[in-house]
Amino acid sequence: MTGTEMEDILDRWSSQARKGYFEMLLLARLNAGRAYGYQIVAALKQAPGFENLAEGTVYPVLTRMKKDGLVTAEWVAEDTGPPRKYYTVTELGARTLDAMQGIWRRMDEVLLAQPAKETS
Amino acid sequence: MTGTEMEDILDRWSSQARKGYFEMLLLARLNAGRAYGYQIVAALKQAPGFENLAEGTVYPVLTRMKKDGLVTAEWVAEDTGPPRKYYTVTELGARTLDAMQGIWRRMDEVLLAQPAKETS
DNA sequence: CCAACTACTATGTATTGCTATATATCTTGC
DNA sequence: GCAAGATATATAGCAATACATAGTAGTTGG
Repeated sequence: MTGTEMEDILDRWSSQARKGYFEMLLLARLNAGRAYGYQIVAALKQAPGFENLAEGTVYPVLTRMKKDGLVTAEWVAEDTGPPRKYYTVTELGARTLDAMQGIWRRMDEVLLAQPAKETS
Repeated sequence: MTGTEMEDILDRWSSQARKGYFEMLLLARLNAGRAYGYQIVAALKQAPGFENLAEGTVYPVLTRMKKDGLVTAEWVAEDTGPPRKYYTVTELGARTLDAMQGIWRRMDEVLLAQPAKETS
């Protein structure tokens, strides 16, 4: 009976939790090798929790990251099919990713630090 | 030169990352032992990243968690000072926290799973 | 021409966190 | 007994942000 309730709560929660996480994930993905938008969307759709990821979600983030100088973009003509816009992480992007992961780790530590039970 | 830029980016980012995290942290804190709102605010203000935490942030979350059945609340008259409202995690709350932490872990794994570099 | 691929944008909705304020209780000083 | 301050809970309103939906537009290949 409470199973469905919990799913509703988790849906709302994970939607919020994804917000900060997604940008870091995207940056990490690009840090592992340059990629183009359509490719990223297709790949992430298979990751758990991102089944409904749409292009309208990814491209604005890519644009913002480029504006912030975290990535650079480059059009590449392909032998087959339309040209693709490849994104590559900059040095600032790599350092920023590193800092994000550091904050993420620290959050983990605070979460795991179980404070002593207060016995009234 | 890029140091300040990066801080701006990280500020915006961590503000988003906190959103989902905070609710889980609050639930974890209560899971370690019942507590009242003012106490939680005072304690969390000392945690890294929550220096500016305000009551107006915590109480709405507590109210929502109570409405969702994750916690119960109980007024307790104190020997000294005004009465306090203690929050206790319910069984649903404990299970929900467990599920949240599972999702959090899975996010971690996806983040750490470095996909093989695509060599064009 | 049509279908698939690729990039992008506009808009609506939901949510958060912060500020400010209101209310009630207890303690202290006088 | 009363005013002032500390403790404690709560809510309304605001600005900022992200996500999802849906739609546009261009290119290539059959």
